[in-house]
Amino acid sequence: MEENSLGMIESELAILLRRLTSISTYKIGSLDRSAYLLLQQIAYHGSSGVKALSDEFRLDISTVSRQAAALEQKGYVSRIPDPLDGRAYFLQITDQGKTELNDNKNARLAIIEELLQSWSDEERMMFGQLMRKFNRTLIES
Amino acid sequence: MEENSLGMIESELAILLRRLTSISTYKIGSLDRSAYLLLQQIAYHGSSGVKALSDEFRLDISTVSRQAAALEQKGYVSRIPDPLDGRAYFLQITDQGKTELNDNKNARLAIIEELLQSWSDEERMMFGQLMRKFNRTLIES
DNA sequence: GTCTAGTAGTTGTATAATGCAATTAGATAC
DNA sequence: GTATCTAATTGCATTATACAACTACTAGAC
Repeated sequence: MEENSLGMIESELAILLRRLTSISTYKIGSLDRSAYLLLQQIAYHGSSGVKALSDEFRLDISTVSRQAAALEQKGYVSRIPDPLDGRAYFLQITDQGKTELNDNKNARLAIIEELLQSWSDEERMMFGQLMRKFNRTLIES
Repeated sequence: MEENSLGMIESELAILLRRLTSISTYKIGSLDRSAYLLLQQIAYHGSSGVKALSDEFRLDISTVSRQAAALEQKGYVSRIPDPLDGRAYFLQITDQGKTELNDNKNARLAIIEELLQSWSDEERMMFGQLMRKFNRTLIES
């Protein structure tokens, strides 16, 4: 095991990534991980183009383009042409998309709640905040 | 954004998974994520068979079998037949594997250190410990 | 205004990690 | 000893991804 905190973080991050991946791979509800993130981003941060989304998630534009097409095909997002740029458009979440996102979020929350049953409020708070801080750190890099 | 801690954890976990995946996908040093985890597990927890490793990481046996074959081919692990079971064997890390693992770990540590430059010792400790706790929770589920 | 360079998005192709199914060979139970 | 179970391998299909080529549009230089 690791003595120092950096070593521990490094090691636990690797394991976390491995375990989270295997959980979220066989998807939760009807939205896979990418679809869920995309929908969430659009829902919480407003409609957005493929380029912006691909930057946000550090994915290739082509990947996001396909994910967006899949979401559109399912009726969870719709495209609004960008009035200022004929090449671009905005992805906007539909009512159906909102419902789906909400259901999915609840399913995910239920899993987390179950997992963290025995955690104290303070531990939960700290964990959430430290992860948020870490995520912000990651995006700047 | 999320008000309550469970919501925050849920949300940040999804983002963390996304960002970590994209970092570790274009591999660090010469070991990809799976190879690194496998080597690490063998190095720190002693030699182990394919079955045990696949349980540990919740991967299909076939996946681990391929990863192990790749590591063996590179000379990072060797197989020791299980004297008690003719079907099974143990994977043991070689000296070359130890060197490789160590170099790789240092490269990863350097990245983490860079990212967490501005974090306090206490934050680092908390983050590491909470992740470890969460990882243990995950494996029991 | 027109030409050139740059950019948003799509689609084709390749790759890598994975799971599942079938198989082999050895172990265990009765 | 026969039937069942299990560790590992290998073949096959799927999925997420990146990269490259392409289209259509924009913006800047002149």
